[in-house]
Amino acid sequence: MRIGQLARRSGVSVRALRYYEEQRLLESARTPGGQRDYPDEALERVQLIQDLFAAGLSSRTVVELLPCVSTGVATPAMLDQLITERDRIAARIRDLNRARTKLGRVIENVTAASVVQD
Amino acid sequence: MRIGQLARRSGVSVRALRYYEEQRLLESARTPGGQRDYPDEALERVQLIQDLFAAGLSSRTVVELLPCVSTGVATPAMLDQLITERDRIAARIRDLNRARTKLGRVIENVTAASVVQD
DNA sequence: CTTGCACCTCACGTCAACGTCAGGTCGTAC
DNA sequence: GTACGACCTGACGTTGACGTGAGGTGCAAG
Repeated sequence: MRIGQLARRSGVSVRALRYYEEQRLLESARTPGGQRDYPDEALERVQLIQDLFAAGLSSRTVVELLPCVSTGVATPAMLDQLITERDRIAARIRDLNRARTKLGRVIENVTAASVVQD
Repeated sequence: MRIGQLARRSGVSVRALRYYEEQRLLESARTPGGQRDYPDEALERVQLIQDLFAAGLSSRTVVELLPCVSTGVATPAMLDQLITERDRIAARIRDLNRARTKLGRVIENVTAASVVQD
């Protein structure tokens, strides 16, 4: 599978895929002509990377954690980092819930005011 | 209240406070000598700004929404934007929950594997 | 009056995850 | 053999929320 097709299937840009390779997040075989050739599993890999990015992990963190995420084997240090990241995400979720609640109240306020105006 | 004290009380940097002013998120009176002088309400304001930033809103969005957040009065367009942002936050929370669950499973996996090794 | 910390205004630097452009190559269909 | 889209490698540009000096001023204390 070539890079354009992987890009379309995964929904990320060609540039992003090359960036992932540069960051050692994703490998590729090469055709004799030098073009990237991905196996089918690359699709899952890319989706996993996207999930971790979406969770706010940096590429440095992802490259450190990807091995144990895909193999299930981790050193104590990696386990620590996994837990740290999970807790960071949980904290972020709490922040977002606070903000959402706050915005929700503002919306109620505003809506109520406009109802009064009707 | 001067900028250093506001910074310490709110937990944001002096630079950030000046940046907020530059972005029209925060006003300040000036002493005859040209130094910023904040009223006590500035503290809540800064915390509100931080909450909205933490929720992933840009300073442009915040500057558009701050008036109705503090006054409770909004145009229909502002209400739309409020709802859009709230929904965006909700979607982000769903993403984060997915990622957290995923990491949680990885942690379980890894932990189980090490238990087996014991 | 001078020490010295807090404050001021530019204005360039940073960092991550790509976007974008230049200039050249691959591969396959005609 | 040529047309042409997909691909290649640099390498510079972008964006947001500040960080970080440089060089100068405000102000309360001794």
